[in-house]
Parts: sequence; structure tokens; C-alpha cells
Amino acid sequence: MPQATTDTREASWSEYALGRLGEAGYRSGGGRTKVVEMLGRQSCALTALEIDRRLKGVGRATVYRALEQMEELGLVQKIDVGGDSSGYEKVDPEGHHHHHIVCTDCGKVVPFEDPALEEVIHDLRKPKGFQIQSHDITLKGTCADC
Amino acid sequence: MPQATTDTREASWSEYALGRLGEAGYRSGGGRTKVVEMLGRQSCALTALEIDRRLKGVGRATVYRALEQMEELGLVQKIDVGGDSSGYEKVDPEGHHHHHIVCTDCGKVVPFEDPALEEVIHDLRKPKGFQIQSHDITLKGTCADC
DNA sequence: GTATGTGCAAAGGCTTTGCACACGT
DNA sequence: ACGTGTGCAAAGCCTTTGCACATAC
Repeated sequence: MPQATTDTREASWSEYALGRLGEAGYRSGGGRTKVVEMLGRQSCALTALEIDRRLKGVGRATVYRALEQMEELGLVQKIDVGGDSSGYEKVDPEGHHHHHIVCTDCGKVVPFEDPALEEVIHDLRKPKGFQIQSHDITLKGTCADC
Repeated sequence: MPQATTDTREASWSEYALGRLGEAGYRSGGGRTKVVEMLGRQSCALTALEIDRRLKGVGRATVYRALEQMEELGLVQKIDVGGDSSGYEKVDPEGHHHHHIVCTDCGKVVPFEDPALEEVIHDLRKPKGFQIQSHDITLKGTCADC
């Protein structure tokens, strides 16, 4: 039952994120909750403007503020999607994640994952004194349609 | 003679870049040449505004246009330096390159390289039909001073 | 001499901030 | 009731574009 499993994972991220926001001292407001639920439904990145466009009743400022707060708590990650605006996607609390390939011609973003890559990144010898919080790998190239 | 070796490498990138720009049909203009030489002197990324600030006689538009043209030819690479603006750095024609760690607190950018990482990236199984041109890996965390 | 390169200034687009009002606690 | 969250509009900042002049070929 792959579909059910996916739904459960996504639903639990929203709950998890709302919980963490509560613990961090944020009150539960309508706008931010909608942003959280919107991101929870996505499997890949969305730009702030795209979220704003889809969330009709929510102000643009609220979207940006919610994303900023969640990024600070490590609930979402800002990623480079190769345009003027950046993409945001939920961070899996269990550490499972993917990376992105961006088509330099049409702008399409395709997610991919690679266990060997994760392993190397994890074992990386970091420069002196750095405490790594996240990593973001973006491949650029041209897709089959371009 | 490590110093001499470095100087040679950097000087040859400027020449190489200017040559490629010429082959691509661009005339040699004063502003763009200064941008090329400025990038040639750097070992790591610089933002467009930083280049503009340092190049007193050159217009901001010229800096952006030069960077855009060079990125299209694959002479420079645009990288995410975790702020409002993006960084640009020269691409080594021999394929030798590094990646970046950005401090989320102070914004400091530190370069690093890792042969094992390069190997894995190179051997990566790309999604169907994608032709990879470049890759950009950014680690985020806090540095020793933060 | 003609087409391209350049600098300045204005415009454009994404993001942030100020402020008054609504809502959660 | 008090303080936080929200939406709207204005401001900010980086980047791009328009245009007239200078420069390369």
C-alpha cells in the first residue's frame, strides 16, 4: 500500500512542523498553517510565489514570514532552483532526502537520490570548526525535451 | 614554487576566457576584460555587486552582462552563497574545482574539496535523458566564530 | 562606417518591512 | 484584554533593460 504510506508520511510532517512551531513559541495562525499544509503535500520544492499563488486567501508577506520561521527551525530547506526566486521544501525529520537536477534551458526541476552520494557527504572531512546543518546538491544540465 | 604555479594557472584562465569569448564572436571591450581579469585573480566566488564595487570605472550593467555571457559559455559558474545575491567563480578548463560551506550565521563562505565526493558525483546515475553540465554542492552550517 | 560594447538611469521582479486590524490564548 | 498573526501596501534590493555615446573591427 504505497499510496497510504506516502500519505501518512506527508501528513505527519505537517503535524510535526506545527508541533515544533508551537514549541518554539509561535501561536497557531490560519495563514501559516495553510503554508505548512501546502508544503506537507509536496514531494519537491515550491517557490514562495508559487505557494502564494496557490493559497488564495493568504497574504504574500505571511508566506514569506512562515517560510523564514520554518527555515530557522530547520523544518524547511531553501534550495536553488536556478531562477530569480528560490525553492522551499520540507525537511524530513528522519533525515531522508533527495537532491535536484535543474534544466538550464526550460527550468524544469527533477529530484533524484543516491545512497552512495549521501554516504560520502556524511563522511566528509569538514573544514576546521564547521558544524554542518544541511547540504544542498544541485546538478545543472539539459533535459531530454530541450 | 607553488606561488609561481598558482599565478600561471590564474593568468591562463583569463587568457583562456578572453580567447573563448573572442571565438564566440564577442569583441574585446574594456569593461568585460576587466571583469574577466578580476575573476581570474580570485580563487573563490565573488558576487556581481562585489565585482562592481571593486571595478570603479566599470558600469554595473556591464558586470552583469559579462557574467551572463561567460556563464552561457561555461567559463564561470553561478553558485549559491546563501544571501540575496549569487556568487560567480571561474570554471577551471581542466575540470578541477571545489565546493562551498556557507556559515548561516555570519555568511562566510569557505571553499573545500574532496576527491571521493567528485568521484561519486561523476559516476552518478543521472535521471533519464539528462545531460549534466555542472554540479554545485553547498554545505550549510555554523563556523567556529559563530 | 557600421555593428557591438559601455555607462547611466529607469524599470522590473522577488523579498522585506510598516502598520492597522483580526485572532489566538 | 493582551500580544501575536495577518493582509495590504509601500519600500528595498538585486538584476535587467533602454538608450545614447564610445569603441573595436
